Amino acid sequence: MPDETVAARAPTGTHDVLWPESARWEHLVAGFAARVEAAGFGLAVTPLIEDVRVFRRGIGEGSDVVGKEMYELEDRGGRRLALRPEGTAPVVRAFVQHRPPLPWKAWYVTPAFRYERPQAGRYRQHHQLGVEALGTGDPDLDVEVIALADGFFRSLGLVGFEARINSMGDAACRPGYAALVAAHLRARQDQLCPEHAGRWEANPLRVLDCKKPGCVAATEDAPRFLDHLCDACAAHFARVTDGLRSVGVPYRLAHRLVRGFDYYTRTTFEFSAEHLDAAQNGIGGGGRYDGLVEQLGGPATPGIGFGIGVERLLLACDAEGVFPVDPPRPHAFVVDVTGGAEARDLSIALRGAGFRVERAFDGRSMKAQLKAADRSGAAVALIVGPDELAAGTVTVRPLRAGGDQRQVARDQVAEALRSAIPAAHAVDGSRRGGAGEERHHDEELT
RNA sequence: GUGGCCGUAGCUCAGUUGGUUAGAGCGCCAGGUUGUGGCCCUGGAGGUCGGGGGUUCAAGUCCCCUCGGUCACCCCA
Repeated sequence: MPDETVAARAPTGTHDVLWPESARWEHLVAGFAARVEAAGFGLAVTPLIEDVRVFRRGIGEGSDVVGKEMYELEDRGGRRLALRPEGTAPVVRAFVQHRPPLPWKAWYVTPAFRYERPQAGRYRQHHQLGVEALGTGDPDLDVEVIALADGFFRSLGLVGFEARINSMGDAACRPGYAALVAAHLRARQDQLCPEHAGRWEANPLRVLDCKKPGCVAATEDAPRFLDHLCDACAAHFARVTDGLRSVGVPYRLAHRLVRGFDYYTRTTFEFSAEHLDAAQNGIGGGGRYDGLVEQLGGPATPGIGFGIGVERLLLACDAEGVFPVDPPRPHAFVVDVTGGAEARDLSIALRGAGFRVERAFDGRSMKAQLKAADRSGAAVALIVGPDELAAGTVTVRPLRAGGDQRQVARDQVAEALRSAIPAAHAVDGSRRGGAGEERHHDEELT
């Protein structure tokens, strides 16, 4: 049957973010940018598409994300490309390509694509905020990065979340530990869940992450990586936990925390929100990836980073009732019942002077325009009728605060506006959880 | 990818054992008030009943398929 109309609907698992919800996004990104830039991270914008090998080699052929969930495509030139399923590999690829001076610290905000069945807090296109720091293996950097995520969450007003950390060791100690776990599992094969019963040998550490009762029981008293780290990894981890305690970032050791990407080494961590359903409660995660740069063809360079899921973070905020939406409102709404030319000229002039100004179109009635002005949330209405037009004046009518309306000369409207706008209107974002820098109206005018 | 539940105006929903022109609230537009928003009153616009096929004299109501949403598993942000 022929499709006669375009399917006006976002593809499965994708979604639109429109006003006023998008105001939260703006604020979230601005707040994140302010915090990470204060810590020396600079914005990195890299292509949405990459050679598939960037992800295959970086994330790992065996991971679910690469094996089953990547959006892959071939362009007209026969190149094998993939839509990024995560944010780290592309940034590291850019690092390898450009070799900026070390240490190099970058942040990003990006869509990420994974072909999975959507459900609450899980999308085929979701969005991530993240940072990557390359060029130093100093454990103090691990502390900084974890503290950055923790501080960002707290800046939104979130309290019901927890940082769980673990160490994945390195090339020196991971094989030995994996062998220990494998030996442990071999004696308990019959307890494993159906999924892992047949494939625990390929990657024994994955079993630690399984939430099925059987696997949980089988691994309950499994050897812990923290007890089997090599001296260097153990010292690194100790420095990280010391640092977290010193700077006051609460954390919990998570012996079973095994992240899904192959590139992680040493410190790994996840932030989980307690008010979200257990299935999708991860609001952020990351870790150290000291071998990734080499994997992508660069010189041996340590690195660490994290990604935060925007949609899930917002869900967590909703669950706690924090980070409310408070979109910017117009300072003034021009009501013109003389044809619209006055509204046109006045609103454009006032915007040029730094005010947020709205107006109505299509020559609607004064009542309709004032109604629109009220709904817009504008602090004042600037009314131009035949009388004002003749007198060269504008009626300034407060809509939110008290006080009487008054007429002022056209060339004094800006001045009158300044004094007529209540503080609540003049400060952009003062009631939005404090995540962003606050832009004061007065500063915009200078 | 597997399974459960759901799909009626922009939104939230009602639609009696299948039976005349499919309803409400909110929102939107207009009027009541030929210069004044919020409250109130009146009226109006707006619906392929997700889509397709089938059963029937008759389908929003039943059946099949399909698309979409949602929840769980898997995995992750």
